Amino acid sequence: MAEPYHHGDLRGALLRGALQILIEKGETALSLRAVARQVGVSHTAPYRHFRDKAGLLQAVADEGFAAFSEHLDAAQTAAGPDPLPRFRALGRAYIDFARAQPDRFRLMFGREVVAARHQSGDLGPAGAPFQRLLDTIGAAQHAGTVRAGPSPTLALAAWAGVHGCALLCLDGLLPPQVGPSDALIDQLLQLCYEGLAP
Amino acid sequence: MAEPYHHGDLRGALLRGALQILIEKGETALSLRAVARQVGVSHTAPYRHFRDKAGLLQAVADEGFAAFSEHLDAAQTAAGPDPLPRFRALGRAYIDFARAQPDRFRLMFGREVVAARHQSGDLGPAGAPFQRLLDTIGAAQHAGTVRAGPSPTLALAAWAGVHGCALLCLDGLLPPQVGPSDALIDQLLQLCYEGLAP
DNA sequence: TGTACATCAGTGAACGCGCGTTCACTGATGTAC
DNA sequence: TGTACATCAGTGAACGCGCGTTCACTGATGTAC
Repeated sequence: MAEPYHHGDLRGALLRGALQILIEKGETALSLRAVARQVGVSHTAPYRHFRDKAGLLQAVADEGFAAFSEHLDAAQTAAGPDPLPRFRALGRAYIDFARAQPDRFRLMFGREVVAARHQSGDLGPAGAPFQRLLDTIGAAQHAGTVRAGPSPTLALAAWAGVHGCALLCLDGLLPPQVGPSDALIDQLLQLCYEGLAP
Repeated sequence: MAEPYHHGDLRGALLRGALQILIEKGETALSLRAVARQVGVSHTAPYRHFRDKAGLLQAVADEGFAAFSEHLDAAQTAAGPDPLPRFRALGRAYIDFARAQPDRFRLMFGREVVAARHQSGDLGPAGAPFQRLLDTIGAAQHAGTVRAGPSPTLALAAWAGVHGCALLCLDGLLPPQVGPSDALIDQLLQLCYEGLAP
């Protein structure tokens, strides 16, 4: 009944613990020691599974991107086959994810993690999510619901609008009386999209 | 010739020192002790001029916003009287500032500072800069170069696009082969603006 | 003009904190024979 | 089936660090008379 000496899945438990800290206490509270504490293990145990703190952070971010991809995927599936709804669902889901787990999102797109990803992986900016955006825009262009033009540029523009919208929400920069209301965000998305109309 | 015991303008010197650290070593290096060190003063001296660390940070941010306003102002003046060029100059200047002094920008629009500003000041989201955007959009609407509609919403949309673009640059999220090239950023701005066209 | 004194700016020692990382260790596991 | 041993996961003490903040202090300034 006491915890066995060997944990069985300490690596997984550490990742879950890190996520919980991220969600409950935020990015600043995410230290190696805090994660070990959260899991109930000595503060040196994580070194069996991660090279150092940056290694843990990167693994947390990797998991985050996997969850992010799934989230986007589900939203697009729910949106049906037409390119335009799929396109809009993508933006909507992006912002939803960021608002639901702000510190996780911030970690994923934060400087340190991004820099580490750049040198270690050969993935693009955000990897799979960006590829998904490219595909979605390509399909919408093909269907004539998004203007012609180099899709990477269009994709970056859309990304900037949606990413900016997410961060304005997270950082509390939207005017207080407005708040992060769903309707406002829909309007913002709408305007961003219209910039891409034919 | 030795430094006098009384500094004369320690408060100003601390603010300048803080800015220098921000520019040279980044946000993570900005501690009260580091600022005191930078200025060549004991590490408790800042307490004569700022309540605590948050007080210093807020003062640094205030100065940053003042510089930011001046920067935007100069860009708009240079853009001449027509609403549309003025509008575009604003976005361009916003991103220029962010790229020229990334950590200063990040501090200004960071969570802590924003939260502190929210409760202390009655200023809106970013205060003067946002007001400037509102005015600029209003004028462009009047001239018929930006679509009709509630200008706060349009302003937020434009802000989101530009802010997102700035942060994608700062966080290294633009694809490496592209980099923060001026031309790409102009294209992104262009697309954001077109979203607001009539 | 000169002196006493209040005021204020800056000092330096000290406290307590949490952090990342290392190291020699011990307890559990599983494999070879 | 049983025993020796290598391997591996987790421990706990320790190091050194920089931080924010407090406190009693000292040196300089300026004002009242």
